[in-house]
Amino acid sequence: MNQDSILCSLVADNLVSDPAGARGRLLREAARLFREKGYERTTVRDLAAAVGIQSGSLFHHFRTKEEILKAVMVETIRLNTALMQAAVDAAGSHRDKLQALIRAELESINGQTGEAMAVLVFEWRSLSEDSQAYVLELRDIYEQLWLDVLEALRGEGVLAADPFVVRRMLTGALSWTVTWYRPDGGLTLDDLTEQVVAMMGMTNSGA
Amino acid sequence: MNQDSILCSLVADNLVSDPAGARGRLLREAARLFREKGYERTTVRDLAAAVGIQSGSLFHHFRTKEEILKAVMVETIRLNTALMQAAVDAAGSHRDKLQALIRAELESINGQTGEAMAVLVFEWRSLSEDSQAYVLELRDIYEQLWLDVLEALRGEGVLAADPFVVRRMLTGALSWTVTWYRPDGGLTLDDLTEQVVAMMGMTNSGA
DNA sequence: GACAATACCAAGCAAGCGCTTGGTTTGTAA
DNA sequence: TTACAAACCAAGCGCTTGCTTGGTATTGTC
Repeated sequence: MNQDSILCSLVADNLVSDPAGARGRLLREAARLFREKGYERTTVRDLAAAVGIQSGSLFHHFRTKEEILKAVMVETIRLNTALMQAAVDAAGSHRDKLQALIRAELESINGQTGEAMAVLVFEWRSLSEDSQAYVLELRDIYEQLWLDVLEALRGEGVLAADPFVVRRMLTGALSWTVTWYRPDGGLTLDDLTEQVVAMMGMTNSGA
Repeated sequence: MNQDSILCSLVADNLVSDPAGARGRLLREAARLFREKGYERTTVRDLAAAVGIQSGSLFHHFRTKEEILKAVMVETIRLNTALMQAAVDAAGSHRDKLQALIRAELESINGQTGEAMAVLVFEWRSLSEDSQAYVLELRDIYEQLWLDVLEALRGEGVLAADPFVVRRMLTGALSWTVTWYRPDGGLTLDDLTEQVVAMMGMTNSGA
């Protein structure tokens, strides 16, 4: 189950917009602009111009500007949950599962969906309370993947700290890479993954 | 050299506004509002109302709204650099210095200056390029404190990963606590500090 | 008590915002 | 060819925004 086929099946189930379609293209441009200038500073005129239509025409596809933000976040979290699940399933030991999760999250933050992931982190407050509650439900599924693996490692004695705290710390550490990591800086995502594992005192030699 | 005396000496040097004065009170309220609603969503009318004056009167103290944001960031980073420096100087071994830095940063993020620190992280893009450049200069001094300690630990063989990467990861992990840590949740800042140290495989027993 | 300088108010301007409206083009299928 | 819906345009409304302006209290100093 590779990344493309996961995306395809989500598109087929109508859980994620086809990136080639009008809606998908708009959401990608929206993610780019929201990331670049922030949600509030991005006007509906900016969004419309980015896909070559008039600002009023946006409201044929979305009822409000906030609905666009919500769609960006919801589709991103759906896609990434599926990718994470696949990464966990493909790995063997719990240690490998953790490494796979770290690698996958770094990929989602610094790869194709990076702009949307950054929006998820930095534009959270711009989402209405109702939308926040909905996205939080989706996030819980995603987070449980991590906690299961971390708790297993804790049980094995490989991990000294509390799984819940560790996950929160990793969330921050990995999200933050979006502000400084550049793929052309002589450090690959695999290198970075290894650095994180090393930082946790869980290098390949051990455990 | 305790926290209050550090603050006092900065106020005396005019590097930080007196928290009791008009300007200091405005900056504190600004930090609170920027953190709560975001910079863009906070209007000059909100800011003025928070300190009990008319919106136009704000512009007697600051030339633009952005200047308020800049002042919040600059004064915060100045204060925290001084606090960090004191924390490092007071600690003995390099391991203790790292723990002191972690403890101090957690304190600055989740304590009195927490709102301003969150603004520094989440409202960065709202700062003009010129202001960004200025704040970045201040940040470099601050960051060097960390790198010196991490490089020493690396030299001692206690730290397996690259100091630069580790600092970036710690920045993200510690900053992120602002989104989830609550002092009344049965976890003190000292507990949290220990968790971070434990997560890095550097518990007290070792090194 | 005179006199600046500082701090503030009341009112409002110009620009930009999200969104609406009424009407036109485009794609699709009988 | 006709019928109809989806996609889009051109125009602009009502409101909010950061900021300005001209004037009035308040404060400190000699």
